[in-house]
Amino acid sequence: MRLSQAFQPTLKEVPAEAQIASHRLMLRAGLVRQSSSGIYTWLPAGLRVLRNIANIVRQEQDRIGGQEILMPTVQSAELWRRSGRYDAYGPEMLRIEDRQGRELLYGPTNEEMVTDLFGGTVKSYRELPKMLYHIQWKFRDEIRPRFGVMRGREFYMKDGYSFDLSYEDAVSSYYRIMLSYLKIFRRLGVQAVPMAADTGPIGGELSHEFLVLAPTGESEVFYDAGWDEIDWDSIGLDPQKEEDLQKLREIVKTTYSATDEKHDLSAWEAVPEDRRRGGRGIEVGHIFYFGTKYTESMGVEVSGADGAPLHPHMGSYGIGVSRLVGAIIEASHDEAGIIWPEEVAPYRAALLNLRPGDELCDQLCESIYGRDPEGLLYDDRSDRAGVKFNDADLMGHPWQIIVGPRGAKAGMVELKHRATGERSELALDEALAKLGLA
RNA sequence: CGGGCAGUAGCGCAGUCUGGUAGCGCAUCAGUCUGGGGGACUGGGGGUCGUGGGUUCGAAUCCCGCCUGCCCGACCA
Repeated sequence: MRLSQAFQPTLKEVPAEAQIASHRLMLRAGLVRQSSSGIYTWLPAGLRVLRNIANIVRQEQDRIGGQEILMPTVQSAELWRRSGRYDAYGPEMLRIEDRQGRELLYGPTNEEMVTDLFGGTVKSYRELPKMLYHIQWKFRDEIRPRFGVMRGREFYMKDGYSFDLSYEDAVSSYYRIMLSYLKIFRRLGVQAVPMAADTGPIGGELSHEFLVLAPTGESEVFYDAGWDEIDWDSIGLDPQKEEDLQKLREIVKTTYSATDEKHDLSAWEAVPEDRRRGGRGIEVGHIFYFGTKYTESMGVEVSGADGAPLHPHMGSYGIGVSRLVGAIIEASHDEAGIIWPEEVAPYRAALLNLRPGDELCDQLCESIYGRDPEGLLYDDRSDRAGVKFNDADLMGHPWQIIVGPRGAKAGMVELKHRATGERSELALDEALAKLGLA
């Protein structure tokens, strides 16, 4: 994309309403604009990040047998009355009436809908297990929206639902998802620690939330240093292998972690003092096993092997996709701006033409840009160099390819790594090779 | 929902106390120079002062209602 044509309005000054780093940076870098309290419009670069995150989630969910569907945002009150949650959910649920006077709601979550879908379709134990997920906008009428997209009222979320025949199978599904989540967060470039959690209005008995460690997090967290030290890639746990899921269960059981809500002082004191870690965390995911709660309340059964009907065991698994955009920035930024992890960056590199109009610079830039117009953000604006440097740092692409008249004469470009600040003068071919553009 | 604060140009703000018909910086447009970390100069455009009512010869300014946004707290992906 040519920056001269892009709809990416960067701001030199910070809008007064933004209090925390991620919110300020998202506004300044031109990722989002607020529409009303807790409701945002995503601009092109922000949308790219949102999609990158969603795609990583998708790939990893598919890898463990998830199947993507897309359920509607608007649901009928009738559905929620069947589970008994219509009244239980409270004012956080946005209720709507259509022109016929029918009661509708903007979905805050989809257990009822997916259970109904499943029940109407699956009739035999032979069709289990099933893992369905979708990535869809949700609405929860938060009492006090704040922190930009981190606590919006409208938010983009992946919610998955597992259906199993037995408690044992459901617990396997639960840990399979947990393993998948750990991988997802690693790919997103953040450290997220699973912590025992309350089940809230979703209900159930086995639940963990995933907290990204960041100083602005809303919860206080306590965990064993083991969570910092485990090298998941080299352990290589396979989500399809039952014994590996058992190993994960063992790690979870023996490596302490909890938010302040579930903090257990006696267990904490059993952790050696030099291994206790604390801090603040942002909740970016939450998984629940809730058994037959919905299949029973909504009357969903399948025939078992012996012909007798049984209620499938369910779990639900959420990842806050839009919140993650903010959370990643909270965990990865500096004074100058955002530092995007490789896989989520809106563009892999910014190409800075320090002297547009200079024949050599233009030529060199065009030849580089032509190699990947989709993946490069070409700053071809007629602004001065300082503006471009500052905007590139603000927008936070992993790499900057800097082309100026000095180097251009010699066929050299400069490569800057945003995260480390490291710069190197390279011959064009070398630079292209390093970025995989050769 | 309880407590606090704020709405004046795209953004950041002054002007409100003490009423006299709106201003600064940045951004933007035109031009000249400049050219490796938000450059300089010249000239221009842009505002029903959140909104409705009231007081007054006259309201951004005083009074009342409403709307919107933000911060602290109890709740959540």
